[in-house]
Amino acid sequence: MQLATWNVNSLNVRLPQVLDWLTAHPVDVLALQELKLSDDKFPLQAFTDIGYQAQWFGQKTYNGVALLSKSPAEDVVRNIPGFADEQSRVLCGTFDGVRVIGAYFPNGQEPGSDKFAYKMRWLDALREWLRAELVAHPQLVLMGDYNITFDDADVWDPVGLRETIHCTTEERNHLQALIGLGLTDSVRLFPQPEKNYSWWDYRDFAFRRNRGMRIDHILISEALKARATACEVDKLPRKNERPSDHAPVVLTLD
DNA sequence: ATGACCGACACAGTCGGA
Repeated sequence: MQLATWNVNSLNVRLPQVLDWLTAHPVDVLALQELKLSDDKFPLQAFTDIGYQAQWFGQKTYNGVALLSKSPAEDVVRNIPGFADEQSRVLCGTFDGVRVIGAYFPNGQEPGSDKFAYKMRWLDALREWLRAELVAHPQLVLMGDYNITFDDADVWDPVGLRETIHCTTEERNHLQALIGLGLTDSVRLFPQPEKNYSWWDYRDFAFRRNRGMRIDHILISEALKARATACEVDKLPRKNERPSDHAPVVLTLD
């Protein structure tokens, strides 16, 4: 079984690339973030044409998430139960017995801002929901654009970006609290290239210079950790014309 | 230091992204 996550930065623009990628990498579940389209604009037919089913939770202009899958989704949940949210950020379903949560974590913009405070509240709510979800579903994966780096190894310029957004101690403590629930960063289970990032700024030739951050993650429960055989970032789509600024991350399970 | 680049919305310039 293979699972993947990809922030596509507009599904309108990136649909051909998503279709190409899925054809070349027929994963069982692909979580998408930043659809930037309303539900009535979701291109369902394009995915059914290549053998995929879909769940989607869109929003005009901003946010929006989807789960594309070979098998049908069961027990679908939209956003974090009990956390009132105008923004479409979380989509959850069970696929072949695996509880899959696709999430687009808030950006936070700048420490001290209202958006940062929302990010912290959102992270609190996510953690408390996950705590219960893990009891009900031992085989669980949380994947998406976390907008948080684990540590300086995830940052191209840790000195220059010290305590800036995605790199603050407060955000990293929240990420460690998810680890504290019994989740594991699947990328770091396996040997990786040096400076292994998942996002690069569009500006200043950042991809060519590998000036990036690893902010897209796949966290897995103990039961899934026992099944994990590989996890890697696929940088190839970032080399396309009109690429997303994020690259897909792919997890392989036995 | 600032802006760079991109997408949406709208059709200019602003906002949000990260």
